[in-house]
Amino acid sequence: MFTRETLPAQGVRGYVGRMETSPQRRRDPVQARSRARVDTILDAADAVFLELGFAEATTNHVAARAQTSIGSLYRFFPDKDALLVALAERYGARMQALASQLTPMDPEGATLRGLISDGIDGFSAFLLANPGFVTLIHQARHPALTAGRRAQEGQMAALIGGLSAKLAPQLSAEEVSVIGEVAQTVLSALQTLAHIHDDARSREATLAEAKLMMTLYLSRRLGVPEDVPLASLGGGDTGQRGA
Amino acid sequence: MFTRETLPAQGVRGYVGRMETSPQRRRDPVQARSRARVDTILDAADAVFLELGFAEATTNHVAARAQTSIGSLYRFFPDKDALLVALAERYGARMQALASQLTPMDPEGATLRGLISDGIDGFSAFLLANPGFVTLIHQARHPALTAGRRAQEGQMAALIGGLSAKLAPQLSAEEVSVIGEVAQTVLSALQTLAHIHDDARSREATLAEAKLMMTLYLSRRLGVPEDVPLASLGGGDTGQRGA
DNA sequence: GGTAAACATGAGCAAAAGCTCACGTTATAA
DNA sequence: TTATAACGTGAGCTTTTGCTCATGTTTACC
Repeated sequence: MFTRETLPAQGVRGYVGRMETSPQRRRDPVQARSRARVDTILDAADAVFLELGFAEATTNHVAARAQTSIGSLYRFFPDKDALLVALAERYGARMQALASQLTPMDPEGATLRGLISDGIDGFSAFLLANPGFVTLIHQARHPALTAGRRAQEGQMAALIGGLSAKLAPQLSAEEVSVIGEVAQTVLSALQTLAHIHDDARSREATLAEAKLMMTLYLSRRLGVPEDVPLASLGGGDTGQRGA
Repeated sequence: MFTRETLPAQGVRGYVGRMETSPQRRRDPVQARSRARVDTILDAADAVFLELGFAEATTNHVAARAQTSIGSLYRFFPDKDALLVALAERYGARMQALASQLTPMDPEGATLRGLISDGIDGFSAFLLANPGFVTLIHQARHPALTAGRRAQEGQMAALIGGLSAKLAPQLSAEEVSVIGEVAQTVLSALQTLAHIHDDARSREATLAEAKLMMTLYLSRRLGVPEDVPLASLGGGDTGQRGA
């Protein structure tokens, strides 16, 4: 006979109802085998949530799609919500990578319009490659996500807020915050709208409107002309030349 | 003994699984008593969906909140989705009333900025009085709603599209459609954002940004100045003077 | 007032979904 | 080689939830 595995300290008690506590992994994978399995499960969850929506999807669906047993799923994810949280974390990392990738080489040579256009195109390409992310955005209000959301979706707002603060130092912190929130909301909504359409033509048409709207708004709100290289403006420093 | 009620023609068969067909009322109420009950149930559904979200809410929750029996609920609503559909219809009617109320007395005397400001304020007041509507908007992608959605949420898009076509007759039908869709999406998203905040101050701050953004966008896109009375423009006819 | 419909009730059924656990397999380390 | 821990499995248990239906009450109409 073999020894029974000692359960992790964090109170996995008998079955007394839904677990309402920490939606974390029940047990972190340590071998390469299981690490790959966790990734496979997340991929499956992503696909299933996209197809059925989070509410309709079941853990058994996900396990089946991942070609693994339901027991393996529950070994690493305490409940269905944990799948959502883990997915959000994974997308958060990808978003971070996208953000740094979209930071232009020569920010001072770029115009406001150019920055916005590149940003929207970049995010659109990201959505095209990660269709499940739209589903995740749609679930942003899920209670399990409220904690991690700041680090994920608010990232875009922070990026825009940072840009705003640099280009328009006269704005108060509160104004900057509102502008970032508003811009992030509009971008998210219009990207979602754009990617509802399957054909590239109407998607591009919607994205063009998004670019126009954001350019007009930020130009006015930050007091920055649309088509003038940011370097030639007297305002603030737009690049991080130092450390 | 009393005669068993003859079941309505539309196939209410034995219990062979979930009903996947028409999410309509199983039986329309004919007496005042039951008509009031249907309203009470809808009010309860509205409140419960707002509190728990549609996915988490159960029909038993709704019945309990309405202080009625689960049987009565199912007498008038074939399934949970039907509650959502009925709610959407009820809000659709209210939205229609709002739309006609927001149609200004003197459209030609108004400026573009004024029209937008009044529209946003009016819709904001509507959301304040109907907090459940936000939840409904969030469920807009629910399969059961796709049919009725056009008549409900698209109403705003149609309104804006109509305005666009009048003020800028040079635009193609497709352009008008995109503009309406985009404007409606942005307005909906920003109103939702505004009403997440409980305090009136930050709500107003967000709405001010929404007004600015919409004014800039529509002004540029339609080629109409922001602060000039629409009557003084050479363009199209802005009022329906005739029948 | 009598009768037939409409209306109302709630215990409880059937299915679905979340999740467990006893058992079996693979990797690791001594 | 062998002991131990990590990993993997899936039948099936428990709970939830959508929904029914046998029974009882109110309203409408003659």
